[in-house]
Amino acid sequence: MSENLRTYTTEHVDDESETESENDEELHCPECGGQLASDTEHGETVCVDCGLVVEEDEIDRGPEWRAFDSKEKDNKSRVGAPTTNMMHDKGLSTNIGWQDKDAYGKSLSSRQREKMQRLRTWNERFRTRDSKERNLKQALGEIDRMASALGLPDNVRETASVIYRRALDEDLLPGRSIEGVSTSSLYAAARQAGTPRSLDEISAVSRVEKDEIARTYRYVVRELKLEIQPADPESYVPRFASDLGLSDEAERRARSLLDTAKSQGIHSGKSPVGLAAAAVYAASLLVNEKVTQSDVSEVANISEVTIRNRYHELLEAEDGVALN
DNA sequence: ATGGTTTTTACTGCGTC
DNA sequence: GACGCGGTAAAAACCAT
Repeated sequence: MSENLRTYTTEHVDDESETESENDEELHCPECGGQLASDTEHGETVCVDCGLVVEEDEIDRGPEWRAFDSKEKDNKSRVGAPTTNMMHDKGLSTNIGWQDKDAYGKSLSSRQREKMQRLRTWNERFRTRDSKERNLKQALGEIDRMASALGLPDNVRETASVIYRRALDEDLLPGRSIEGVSTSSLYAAARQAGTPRSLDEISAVSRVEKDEIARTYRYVVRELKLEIQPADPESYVPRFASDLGLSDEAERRARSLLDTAKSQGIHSGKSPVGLAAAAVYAASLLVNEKVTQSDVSEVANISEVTIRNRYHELLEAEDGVALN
């Protein structure tokens, strides 16, 4: 399940020179006797010679320079990459000056000027292309991490990354955090795929506050003209039911309650989660597998009051249909 | 910002184990 | 007495305008 948590790496290309210097522990590979190196980025200890992963540990910390509070975020990520070995150019890329002067300060000939202009264009192209790549990698890693924390399937991650890519292409990023946008993409993707997660659940695994996610989400949806219907209450049912250990029968009842409610138009404007929770509760009563309201409210993250209100409405709707 | 709607919070009373 | 449940009023959150 947590296979893909490790996609965080930024490219380690050009500087082989200083990599292996810091670990002086005299450990050797059980396979080939080669030297071991700890790869802190992945939380692994690997053999330099044969690549055997000797110790694979614990916590995936993500890129270690990421910010954990907003101040830090401003210091670090907001302004772009910190200088780090994790990036192939240490975050320092070159620009070609705009003055048409040579190294001695003399003006260039017109032919030279044209040439420099072309170079500038291409340099810029490559540079931004590559910063987008890095940005993307970062975001996809983040999406992956959150998706697995929420138990969302691969296809959701796929859609999330597609959405993110589009956001990136449309230049929606400036002024917004990568975290925020990737979280929103995931949220949107989950809803589109019919396996919605509530904002609360999402924000629990994201490094971003709920408000920001909501804001960014709205923005992204609007700009990208994604059409996302309000979540279908039924899509929450299986999850709640299984969290509560209810039978399939109960689950079916819950569904049918929701169906009749929908046909009566009871559901519009109400929170889908609340409806689902109420249906599950009502169903548990109907099939004699009683669970308490507070149990339901806990797994659904909804207040008991809301469950009460909704489930009355659901039962009324059901009765109304039965009489006709 | 505003107003209307929904959800939450906090509190109370009732019946049952 | 604790627990599950129901109801209510006021506060808070949410959403469209």
